[in-house]
Amino acid sequence: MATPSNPSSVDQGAEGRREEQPPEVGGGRLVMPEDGYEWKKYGQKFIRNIQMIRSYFKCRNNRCNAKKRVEWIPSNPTNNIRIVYDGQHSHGAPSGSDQASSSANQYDLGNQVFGRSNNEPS
DNA sequence: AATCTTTGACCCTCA
DNA sequence: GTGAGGGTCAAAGAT
Repeated sequence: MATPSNPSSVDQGAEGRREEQPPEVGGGRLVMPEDGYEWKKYGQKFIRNIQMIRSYFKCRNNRCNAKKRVEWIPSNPTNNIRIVYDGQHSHGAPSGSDQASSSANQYDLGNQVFGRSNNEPS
């Protein structure tokens, strides 16, 4: 458009932005709140503005332009996780779309912390 | 062998 | 016009 300054209305072009905050995550390990959909991580960056680590996830379906981003504090991830959904799903959840029982993709966010000096074999 | 994950670098936008 | 930050893509490695 005529590049309106648009200082007030900041619409990033993303629709249906949702903010979800899980009540609590289990124990010392950080896992991804399953939504019943499949996500693929395509990036991770530490945001200085908020001093939080931000992970970028995209819906596995090409038909689905839904995106999801997870933010957490490197010092206190278990108690400060923030999940933000961007876009909408254009296809139903994968078979067995039962968040309650679908423990499909559990991303170990704890594994992505910068402090990982080395992997530890079990 | 296929699939998924991770990291780095690059790009773009805004101030 | 420049700088900084944020966001995305690609490739490689690992399982």
